[in-house]
Amino acid sequence: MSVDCIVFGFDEGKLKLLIGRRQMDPGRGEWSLYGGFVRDDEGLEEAAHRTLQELTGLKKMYLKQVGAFGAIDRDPGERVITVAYCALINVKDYDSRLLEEHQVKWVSLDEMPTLYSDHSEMVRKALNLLRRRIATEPLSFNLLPDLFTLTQLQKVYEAILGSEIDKRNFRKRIKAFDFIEKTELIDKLTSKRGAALYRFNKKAYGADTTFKL
Amino acid sequence: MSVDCIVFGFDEGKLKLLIGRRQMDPGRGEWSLYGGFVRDDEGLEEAAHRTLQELTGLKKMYLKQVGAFGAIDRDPGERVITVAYCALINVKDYDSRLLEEHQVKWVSLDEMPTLYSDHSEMVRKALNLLRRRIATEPLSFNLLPDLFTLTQLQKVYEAILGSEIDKRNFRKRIKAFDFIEKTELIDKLTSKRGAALYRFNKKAYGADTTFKL
DNA sequence: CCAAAAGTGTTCCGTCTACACCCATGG
DNA sequence: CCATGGGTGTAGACGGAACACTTTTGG
Repeated sequence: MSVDCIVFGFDEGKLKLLIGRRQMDPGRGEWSLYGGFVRDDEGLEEAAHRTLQELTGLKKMYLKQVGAFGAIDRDPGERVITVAYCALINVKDYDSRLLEEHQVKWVSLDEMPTLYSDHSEMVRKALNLLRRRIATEPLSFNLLPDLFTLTQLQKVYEAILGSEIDKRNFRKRIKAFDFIEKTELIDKLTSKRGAALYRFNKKAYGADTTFKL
Repeated sequence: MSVDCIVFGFDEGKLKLLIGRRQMDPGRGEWSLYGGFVRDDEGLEEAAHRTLQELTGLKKMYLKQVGAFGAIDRDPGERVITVAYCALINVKDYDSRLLEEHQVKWVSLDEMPTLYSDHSEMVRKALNLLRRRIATEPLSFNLLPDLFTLTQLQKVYEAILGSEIDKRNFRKRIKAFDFIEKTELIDKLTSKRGAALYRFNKKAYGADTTFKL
């Protein structure tokens, strides 16, 4: 019984996935998701959290179960049933030393190599789930820093949905949500003029229930 | 490792769930979902199909994974990780002798008793899944006979979504789908005037991809 | 001074919603 | 003949999509 983690990040305007070279037989050296076995004294989600902490150093992160995978021959060695979890993290929070230590790296989704066993299918499923949910749940903020510009936010949606969005329409919709708050801060890194930084207010969202892209 | 089945049916204008008295310890006698253990020589979905065939006698049915449940103490005895599957069946196909044999019965969702362990949560999750998907996938037909009236179809949507739908608007939308075909047959059981029977054309649907309520 | 990204409203069109009456028939 | 469920069209409201120019400033 194991867990496998589909870790999504967002960087350079693209959706990225964390994959590594498999460190054990069978399949040693193949590209694969990061995973681990479930201990007797922990639940499934707990195991996924522990595994992800091992990998990223982060304690809390957005995590969602993608599903269980249990084909008889999915692992050529012994029978392993695995539960896939999808995590969304902010790439900047990631300790880059850990990348080498764990032999993992970020790849763009459109450059993803074939993965070990059924891992590619897990990624497909996770991406489908993400695409479905992004329109009705405030997931995008997990992929961004606490403070972000509207352009960054829009790029996240575009990367996940795979289509371009009209800037004015997008901003109009965002302004309608009071839980996305404009701050006084200005980001001058990406543009000469400077862009207002926004923040997602979790508490304000809790009260409010409706959300639609 | 086990599978548990959330079996939905539709009868008397209501969404029904198949539950039974648990036949083994711990929890013997409590209301629970029907489940079974996963054998070494079968995949997860295969196990769910086998379990459901045992229960209903049906070989093929709509089946969808709801998720894995693996809290440490979810089973008071030994540790059991289970994968929940949601099945949609036509109540009329069900052999009612099997009801007694397996000690199961249909209950309306609004009269559902508290179920064993985390089974109530599984039902909640399955219902959520169903509500989300019913709008974009042609699931409702699995709950009806091959031939059905538009009123029946509408009742299925109303039962699942929990809200009333305007008859004229509903029928307008249905007519826009060419994979829902009107037949020459008339159902005279439920009304004096008689209602046209319709059929879901799976092949016509395959070609067509879009579906929106 | 110019390149590069930020910011801002209006119009149009299609879609969803609300709504009420006649039809056919079995009992 | 009447009670019961089947079947039909339109108008008005609303929301989503298309669309272009001005602003700021670093280099």
